[in-house]
Amino acid sequence: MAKSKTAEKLDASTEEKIKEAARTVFHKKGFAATRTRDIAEEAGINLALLNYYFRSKARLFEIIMLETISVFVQAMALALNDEKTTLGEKVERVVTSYIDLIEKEPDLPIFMLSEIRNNPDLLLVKLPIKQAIMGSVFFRQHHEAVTQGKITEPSPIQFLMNLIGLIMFPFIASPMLKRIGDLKEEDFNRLMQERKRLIPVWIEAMMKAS
Amino acid sequence: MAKSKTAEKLDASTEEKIKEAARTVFHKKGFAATRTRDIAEEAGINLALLNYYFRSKARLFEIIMLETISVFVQAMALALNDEKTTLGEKVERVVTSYIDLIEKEPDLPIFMLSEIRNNPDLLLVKLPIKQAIMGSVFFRQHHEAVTQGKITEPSPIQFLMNLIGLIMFPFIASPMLKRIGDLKEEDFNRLMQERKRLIPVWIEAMMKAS
DNA sequence: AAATATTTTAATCAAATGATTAAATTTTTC
DNA sequence: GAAAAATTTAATCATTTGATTAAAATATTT
Repeated sequence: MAKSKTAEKLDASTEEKIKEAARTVFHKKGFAATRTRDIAEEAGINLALLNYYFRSKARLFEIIMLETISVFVQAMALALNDEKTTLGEKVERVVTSYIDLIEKEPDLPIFMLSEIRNNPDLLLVKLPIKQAIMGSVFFRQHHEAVTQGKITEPSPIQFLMNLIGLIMFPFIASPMLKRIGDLKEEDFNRLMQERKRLIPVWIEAMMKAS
Repeated sequence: MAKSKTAEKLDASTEEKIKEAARTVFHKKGFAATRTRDIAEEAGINLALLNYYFRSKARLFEIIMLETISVFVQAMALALNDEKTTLGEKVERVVTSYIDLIEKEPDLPIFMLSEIRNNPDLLLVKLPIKQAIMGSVFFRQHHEAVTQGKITEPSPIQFLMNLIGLIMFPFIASPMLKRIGDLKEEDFNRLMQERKRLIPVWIEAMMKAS
């Protein structure tokens, strides 16, 4: 009732509690499979309160989604735009920070990619993702390395696909991989930790091979 | 009404038409976001008929899902169990056949991986996926190559993650990649076709690098 | 502490959706 | 070609689910 005039005065902890619960449930089940009642229960509040704070499931989802993508892009953009690091160091940083991030929140990659597929325009138009990556120091350095013959594969998009794919795919496919390889949670995590060291080595070898 | 006694006599084309429509809609939207009415409309039949043939949305889904996973595993298992091909040739075949398959049905990977995540037990227990891959000729050859020092990375699971990830990830992330790289559908497809040649080269370089 | 503003909830609504039923239509059998 | 079986449909039910409302509870102000 007092929302529109005084949004800034509302207890932030309740609003944050709902958002936190929404993040958890949305990330785990995706938009379509999520019930607003699940979020309310997870947050320990009544269903009506959720709509009081966020008007609708769709609006709450959009807020969570934009924050989630933002975290992802930010982590990438920061590493890729450091003037002080070399190309190889950038790869190492991206690999390490993403593997640590995703190990803490394993649902993140498949959540993001599924929901982006369902609604690419809504979610990607709003973020300056293209500029943040294609205009980065990283891509300038990549281009220089190609010019100097240090890298034989000239497409930066191929580079990006390989880097992100090698990082994220195992997490996306983890239920299947655990089954195939008969891996416990800890076995799987050990493999992911090993990949922090391996992926930079692999990437370097790949980019000189084609 | 006459279903249970004479299932084998039902017109296969109608049943198949419904399954075909279900495949299309489920693959595109996933289980939770799919409405049985969407499937009926796609198939050009009435909603009740869908339940007459398949009893429920869940049962229809399970049939589609098992077939879909089966296609995937089969394609992999066939290539990996050929006694006549070398390790490198197997990689080439897997890469080529999967890229062609997925280019025809781009929703396949993310559909499979999302739904497996939602219900790993139901879907993976029923298929002898572990045995089909871990007991394959491919893995014997991989082990031999490691023993002979031709491959320095000893874990076949890391090998598998890299191979499948390099193939499937770009399709999973395609909406985002198209946006980042400013790629039209045809640009993207061209990159995927290039990867038929590139991935085997990359894989070889990687496996000798670590 | 009374008055006012803010926060929270229980109860309810309306639309969407999975499923059923009984009757109509078409096909097959004899 | 009449009877029986199989197929298809329109209409309807029951549950789920997103959203609203009006009132109760709590906090804040004066």
